This record gives sequence, structure tokens and C-alpha cells, in this order.
Amino acid sequence: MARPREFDLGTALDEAIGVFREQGFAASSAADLSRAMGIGRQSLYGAFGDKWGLYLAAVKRDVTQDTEDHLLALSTGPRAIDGLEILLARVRAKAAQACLGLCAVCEFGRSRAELTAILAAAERRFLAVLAARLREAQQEGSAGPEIDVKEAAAFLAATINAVRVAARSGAGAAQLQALAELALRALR
Amino acid sequence: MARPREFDLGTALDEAIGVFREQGFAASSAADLSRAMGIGRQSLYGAFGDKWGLYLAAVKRDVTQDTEDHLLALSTGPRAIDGLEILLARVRAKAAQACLGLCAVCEFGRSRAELTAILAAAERRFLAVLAARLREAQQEGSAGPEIDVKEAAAFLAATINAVRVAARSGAGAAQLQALAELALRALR
DNA sequence: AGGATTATTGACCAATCGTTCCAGAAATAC
DNA sequence: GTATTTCTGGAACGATTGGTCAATAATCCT
Repeated sequence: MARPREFDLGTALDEAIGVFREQGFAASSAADLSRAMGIGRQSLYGAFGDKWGLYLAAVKRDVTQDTEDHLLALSTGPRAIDGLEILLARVRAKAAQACLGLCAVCEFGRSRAELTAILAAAERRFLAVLAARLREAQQEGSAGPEIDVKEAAAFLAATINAVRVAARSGAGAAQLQALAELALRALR
Repeated sequence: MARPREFDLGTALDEAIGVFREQGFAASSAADLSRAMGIGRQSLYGAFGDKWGLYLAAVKRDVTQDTEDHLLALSTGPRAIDGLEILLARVRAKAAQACLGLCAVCEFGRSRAELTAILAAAERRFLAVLAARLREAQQEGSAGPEIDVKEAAAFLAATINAVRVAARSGAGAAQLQALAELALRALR
């Protein structure tokens, strides 16, 4: 060990996340990033290898935090159905801010294996808990007994994306709420 | 008038659409575009002004064609509900190919007025017909009488985006079908 | 205190970016 | 057929790109 890093990796990554969210990967220059992160370019390359490495780290951090938030919301409230509603409410409340994971999917699809792996891991984790919650909701009687919980979990995850896309294209809070309510209606 | 253009604007635009679909705006270079379109760079700038102008023209063409396809699907089948199902089936069938309108929203949000106007116009047109169809479906009895048709139309439009995002992130045909079925379930 | 090691800084690199200029070719108008 | 207009391809533009190098500064370990 020698001279320690002067900046905090996490907070620097958070700034990078902000840049990537607003401009995407391709349109974010190394100069933009180093300026926003408050560090020199060489420090950036030293810490993250290259721009793609920084992007992967940013996506991983953002998507992990996002998933954690989702899981926390899901476990809130007395009944499982409350958790689902709180989850969607939280997504709506934060929808004004672009989602890096969603932007990454749109920008790259499945063309980059490392990126796909990061996104897939987070989604698996989310879907598993979501399906479990849905099964609970079924046992409570707040979700129809005939629905396939795995399919319903995928549907809700897709609904989250739908809400975010709608918000990014200008939908207001009321429209987002109507969207979420209709989606939950499908589970009854 | 003097020498006429040697290439067809529409087919050249279609090639540009393909490039923008796969790479987005920022990552598509003028060289990429002129190569794919089969024309010289100067011809490209002569016909479309600059890269942004070409992008706007490409988005407009793609989104207009897409909307036209949607409206055609909606008017198919004996009952209104058939049209809705056919619409979603068509979206699923074509979901392997990225949607330029959706990518544009993710890449730029509402930050470019000209782009926003193009997307908003197409969406208005689509939502109006969709809402009308939903009202018919209500009168048929295939959609619940208590639902707000405008909200439901926005929900279905959002569902189309959800299906496309899911496909771009790797979902198979069966998962897309389950998604669409659950969405339609919300209208019952 | 001193040597080893690593972060930081700023200059620097080739390559590519979007865009324009130029010269030649081609097609219509008269 | 000539004049005029516009298209076309290639060369060229300055600016910016992602990424590197060498020198300096700062810390840890002994």
C-alpha cells in the first residue's frame, strides 16, 4: 500500500451515474465524466480502467441500489399486496430521474455480455422475491389464485419499466398512478 | 430544377433507421450512416442538413410507419377486442427489432423539442384511436364498463413499450405473450 | 528517516468526430 | 448544344475523442 486515493469511489461513481443517466454511454465523454466526478482523467482511468469499465461499475452500483430499494419496499406493509403497491408508488415517485439499467438495455440490448450479466443478475434477484410476494398475496386472497406468479412477477417488472418510460416521455404523476393501478388490476 | 437525386430518400432513410436502431444516435457516425445508406457523405448532408436532421427524419418515418401499422391492426377482426389482441400480437412478433421511438425517448427524454414534438404527435394519434377502440370494446362487453378508456389506452401504449423493453433485454416469445395476456386481463 | 509504491496532474497521442470545400460529372431547361 | 443547376465522391478541416506517458506528490512500512 502506498498513497491512498483522494476521492471516494462510491460518491465519484454516483456522479458518473448522473452523467450516464442523462446522456447515455456513447454521448458521455471522459472529460464530462472526470469533470462531474471531480477527479482528473488519469485518476478515472486508474480507478476504473476505461470508460466502459466505469460504465459497468456505474450500472452495477445503480442497479444494485435500485434492486435493494425495491426489495425493501416489497417487504413493507402488513400484507404482501401493500408491499406491491408501495413498490409501485416508490417507482412512480422516483420516475422523474432516468433509470440507468433501463437506458442500458435500450442502448445496448444484449450485445455486451458483461452488461447483460449485471442486469440479468439483478433482475433474477428481484423477480425471485417478487414472485414470493405474489404467492403470499395469493394466499391472502388479494391476488387471483389462478395467476402464474412467475409470469405476474415478470409482468410487474415490465410495468416498472413502462412507468419509467412513460415518465421519461413526459407523463405526469396522475398518469403514472393510473398506469400502476391498471397493472395491479390485472392481478385481481 | 436540374439534376435529380440518384437515390431514393425513403429507402435511404430506412437504412439509416436500421443503423440508429442498433446503435442509437450518439454512437452512429456519419461514416456508418453514409455507408449503410449507400450514398456519399455530401449527399447525406445535402439531403438532410446534418446528422440531427437525419435522425429526426428517421425517427419521424419509423414512428409514423409504426403508428400506421398499429392503427391497421386495431381495425382488424370482427370485434374491437380482437383488434387489441392483434395489435399486441403484432408488437410481439416484431419485438426482436428495436423500436427507434422508444430508443429516442430513452436517449433524449424530453430534452429536444423537435424530437418531442414528433413523438408526441404520433402518440396522440395512436391514443385517440386506441381509446375509441376501447370504448367499442366496452360496448361489446369485452372490457369492463368502469374503466377509464383514456387511462386504459395509455396503459396499453405503455404495455407496448414494456413488451419491447422486455424483448430487447432478452425475453422469449412465451414471456412476451404472458406479458400481453396479463395486460389485457387488466381490462376485463 | 528513507525506500517502495501508488495517486495525481497536465501535457500529449493518434484516431475519429461532424462538417465543409472542391472539382468533376450528369441531367434538365432553353 | 449550350448553359445552368445540382448531385456526387474524395480530400480536407478543426475540434474532440478515448487513452497514455512522464514527472510530481503523498502515503505506508521498516
